[in-house]
Amino acid sequence: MSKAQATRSDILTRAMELIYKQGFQSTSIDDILATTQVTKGAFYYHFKNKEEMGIALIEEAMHTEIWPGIQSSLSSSSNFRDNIYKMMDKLLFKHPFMTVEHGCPAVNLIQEMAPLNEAFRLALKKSLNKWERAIEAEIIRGQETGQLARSHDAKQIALHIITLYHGVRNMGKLLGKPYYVSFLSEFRQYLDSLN
Amino acid sequence: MSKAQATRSDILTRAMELIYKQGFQSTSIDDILATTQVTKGAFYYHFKNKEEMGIALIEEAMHTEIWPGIQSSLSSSSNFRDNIYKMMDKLLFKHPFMTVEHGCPAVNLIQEMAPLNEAFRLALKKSLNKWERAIEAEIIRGQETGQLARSHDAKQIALHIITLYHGVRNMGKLLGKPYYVSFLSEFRQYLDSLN
DNA sequence: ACATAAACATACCAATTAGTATGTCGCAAA
DNA sequence: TTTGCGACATACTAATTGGTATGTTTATGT
Repeated sequence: MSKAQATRSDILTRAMELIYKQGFQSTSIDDILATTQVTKGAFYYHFKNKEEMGIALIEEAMHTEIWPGIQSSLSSSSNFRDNIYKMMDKLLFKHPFMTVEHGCPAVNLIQEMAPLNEAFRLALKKSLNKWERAIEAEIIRGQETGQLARSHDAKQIALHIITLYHGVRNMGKLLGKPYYVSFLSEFRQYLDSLN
Repeated sequence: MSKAQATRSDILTRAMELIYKQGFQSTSIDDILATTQVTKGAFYYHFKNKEEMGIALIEEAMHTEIWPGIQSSLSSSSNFRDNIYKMMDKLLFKHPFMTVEHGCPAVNLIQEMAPLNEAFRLALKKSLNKWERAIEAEIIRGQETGQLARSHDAKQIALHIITLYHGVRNMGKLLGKPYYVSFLSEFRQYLDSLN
């Protein structure tokens, strides 16, 4: 990685941390610069403006931070229920920087920015779509291997699972980690109820 | 209502509209004043600072805006499933100022402010708790009238329903109104699956 | 070694922010 | 009628904001 690429990466990494905790609008560029070796000149060399940096954050940081954990869970065993459960468990409990109090950066950004900025909305939707199709594929795999009746709508279930994830990430901010635990057991029941 | 009370109410009403659409942190006091007849002196006469106004917003506006619709749905018929379904339908489709793109003000505030401000978190938790107990009571009513097995944990179901609401409000920002429709039909299925 | 552009660094700016200081005006009680 | 306070109104400030203008350094191909 060249020095310039490292600088760009530093900006995105630090921006991710701050935006995750404070939100996009409330994270100032000076905030990001203050805790990096990066100067304002460097920032505006790499990004046209704050918005473009936010889009880059979604497209790059999001895909490299969150996506790998999802992919490593899905298709890891032959039992599709176990895989989806493991994906949820990993997302909620095993992720290196996500905490219960601050939730999930993607969920937070959707909440904050989707109504305000169409470019954000589209980038976030694209990201969500990728996840949705991965879950959908896992469900279809379950149907093809006889674990789940073909009468189920795979896409609808996938969206339902993502909806649950969004919900629990938000509720966790009020109820704390214990709610994650009881949610997970209910989630297991939900998966088993699909027959 | 006295003139002073009307002024205070004007502030909270306009603040609610703006915070709902832009978030708490990104709504400035000048924003609120600009579209009201209220001046800065009046604002700071009624509220110590911006934070205290936010807390008042949660405790008052929230309870008077959202709560009535919930209460009128619950206990309206003898079928607890119909009542809970109606509550969800009313919240998603019938509310005077909530839109799909901006979601629900309570959900938004939890997302944004719960991790940043303990006073907000507690006020929001209290508000959520009220809702949770109302749903729980409806479920218990269902159990006592033989519509639902007593083996179910009413509180867990109530929290699950609220989690779903949070999730769908967030997902709606990406997927639009059609998702509300398909969610509602899935929600009906969920309620019927409780036996 | 040298030209040239990429990759920064510094200083600045106008607008916006939450909050304050200090005044004014009307009305109720004495 | 006067006094006093509730309910504002106006003008201001220091800090912060996103963004720009204009430099300087550093790498890189020739």
